[in-house]
Amino acid sequence: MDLSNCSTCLLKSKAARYLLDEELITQTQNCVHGEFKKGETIFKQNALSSNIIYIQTGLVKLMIDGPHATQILRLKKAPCYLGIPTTMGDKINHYSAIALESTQACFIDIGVFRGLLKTNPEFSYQIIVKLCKNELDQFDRCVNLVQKQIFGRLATHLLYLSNEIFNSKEFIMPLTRNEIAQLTSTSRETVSRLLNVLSKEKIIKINGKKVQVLNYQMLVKISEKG
DNA sequence: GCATTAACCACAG
DNA sequence: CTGTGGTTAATGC
Repeated sequence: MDLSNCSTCLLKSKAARYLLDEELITQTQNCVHGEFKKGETIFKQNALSSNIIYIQTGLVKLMIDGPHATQILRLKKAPCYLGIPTTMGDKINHYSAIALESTQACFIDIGVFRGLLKTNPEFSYQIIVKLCKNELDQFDRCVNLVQKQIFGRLATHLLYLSNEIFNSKEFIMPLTRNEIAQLTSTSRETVSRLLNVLSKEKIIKINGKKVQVLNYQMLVKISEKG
């Protein structure tokens, strides 16, 4: 499959399915396809950005270097757009994007993307809906981080990985302990300890990178009670 | 006071 | 990169 031709790409975004043939051709002509290995940076905080990035396959972390520590803002799973807020909202990126696994991405020229938003209402509408959903997610994440204690925060994120990212009670943890800490806003040591506690309580099972949710109800309870 | 929570440090696999 | 133990500070009965 040719991933650099928008017209024939089978991994088109929901929004892009509303694009007309000639619009897809224009997009293809102003789009660069690239592949990123685990750990490679897709775009960087504080750098000038002139592209919207569409992720076809893979998993990405968005992170921001804060005044006190590095925060993982959220994970993003393909298919999705990256960098619409940071490219449209400012000249300079407010956060970085780094691949957590092998990732295929398309860099769409911002001028072309703007043009599509203006000429194709259905495309724009789909993009807005997506942006709104993202904002709601971020609000939820914000409250989760600010108001819950660490067990609650950790449980919520384990459920997020299980439900939203992998759709399975069993998955390979794509993050290091330190990255889990950056995601849940705590220390690496605390993550280690808490995962051990959850494991001893038979709520989850950990085998190296493999995580298995054993007592889903309990995990939900912990996540809710905080 | 005393208990709990969680960060920080150091050190060892 | 991880796990553990000791220490310490903040907060809440």
